[in-house]
Amino acid sequence: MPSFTEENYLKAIYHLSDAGTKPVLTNDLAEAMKTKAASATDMVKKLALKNFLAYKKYYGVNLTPKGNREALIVIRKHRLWETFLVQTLGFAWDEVHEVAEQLEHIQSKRLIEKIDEFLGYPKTDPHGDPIPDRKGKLQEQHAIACDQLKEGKQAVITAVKDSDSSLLKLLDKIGAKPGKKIKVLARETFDDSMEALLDGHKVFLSKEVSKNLLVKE
Amino acid sequence: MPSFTEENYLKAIYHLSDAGTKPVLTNDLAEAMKTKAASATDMVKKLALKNFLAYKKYYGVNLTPKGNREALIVIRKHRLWETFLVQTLGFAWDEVHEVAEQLEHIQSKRLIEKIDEFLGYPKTDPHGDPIPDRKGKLQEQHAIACDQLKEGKQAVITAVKDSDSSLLKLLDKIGAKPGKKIKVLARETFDDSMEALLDGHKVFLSKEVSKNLLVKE
DNA sequence: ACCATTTTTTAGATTAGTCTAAAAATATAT
DNA sequence: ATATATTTTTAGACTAATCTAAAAAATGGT
Repeated sequence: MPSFTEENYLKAIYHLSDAGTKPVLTNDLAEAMKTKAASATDMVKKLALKNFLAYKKYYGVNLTPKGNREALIVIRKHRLWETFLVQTLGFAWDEVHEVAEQLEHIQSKRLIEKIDEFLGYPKTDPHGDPIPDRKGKLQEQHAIACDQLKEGKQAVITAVKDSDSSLLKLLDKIGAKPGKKIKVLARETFDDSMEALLDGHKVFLSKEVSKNLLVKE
Repeated sequence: MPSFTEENYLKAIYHLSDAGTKPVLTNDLAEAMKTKAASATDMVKKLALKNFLAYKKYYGVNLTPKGNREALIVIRKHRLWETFLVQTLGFAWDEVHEVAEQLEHIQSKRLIEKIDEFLGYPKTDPHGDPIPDRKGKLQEQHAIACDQLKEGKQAVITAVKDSDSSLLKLLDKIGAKPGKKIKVLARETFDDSMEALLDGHKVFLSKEVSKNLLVKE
């Protein structure tokens, strides 16, 4: 069993590698973990020794199948707990991340299966992110970031990339959440912002916001 | 905020001191924490420095009001999570202790208040132990161990002292749980066992079992 | 191709919690 | 009351995860 800290590193590597598609650099990993490059190197060496990572000095790391599975199990727990907090306990979607960061490390297969069952086997969490199954298999998303959407195109919001609370509060304000329809009306080349139609209302989306909004045409 | 380990020490000291009524000896604490006396001494010194404990060398420790409050808050979380696991997720009462040992350390006031609300503000956990309120105040129990009960006396089971899974399974088998009526029929002086009437059935209780069964006349 | 910059790794130290072995204090037994 | 046994504390060492500072490797510009 990986330690609390090891689990957090594996999860960060999974996210930084875009679901395992590219190697993760030491500095990026250190930044994501809010630590120093030297510490990241140490941990990477340890995780490589335990066969969670393929590590080549100076060239970054990749998750092994074992590491990938482990990361996805932690992500499954995180997303199930977030769903529980919002659906069952009535938390707002911008309040759940920190608590789920703790709950995801509870070691009990039985507990997470019971929570899954209690929630009725949800497919996505409150942010629209897919929940891996108990084997660590992930449903493909086929979504694109909203800033890639062509003008005049209609699409459905499927997920929000970042779990930052200030972003989620902003999205709440304009009524953007998974399931809502969105249509790009106009774009500004100056700052890459856009005007869009969301639920019949005109809204302005900055580049930062539209990049974090995943949609499906 | 005390660390994970510090919280476990405080909880152990609370239980070993019989709710703060007597000092706790280093060896007993070490045994309860499954560690060595030297480690217990180190931790006790640290907790005393942080004003959770009153410590006099070679004479054991007592919880300060601050330490008592902290211990009761951990115990509150433990018992609320146990109640949640049994009532909401359908765990058996002998399965919840280990998981609750982990969940009790989640740091989120909001979360535990929401769980409390969701459960309808229960007064006791599945083992009959009282749940401290959010200030760390505990309802008095006024219960005696079943082995103190006089022959012929009728009483109601209020709680089970130990959370050991094999004890709880045994109690399940004979149908002993909080709320059930019990009457002492006869005692054996040889082994301090007893025969009792439980829900219309005759049952035999060893000294070990009857000591762990709390009743109210 | 070489020098400067950036990134990564190594070396050595630090903290929390633990350990073993030895010393010190307390308790017990005659 | 004094020796013996028990309990507790101290001293010094270990592991996991971190840090700073310095060394080593890779990258980029001309």
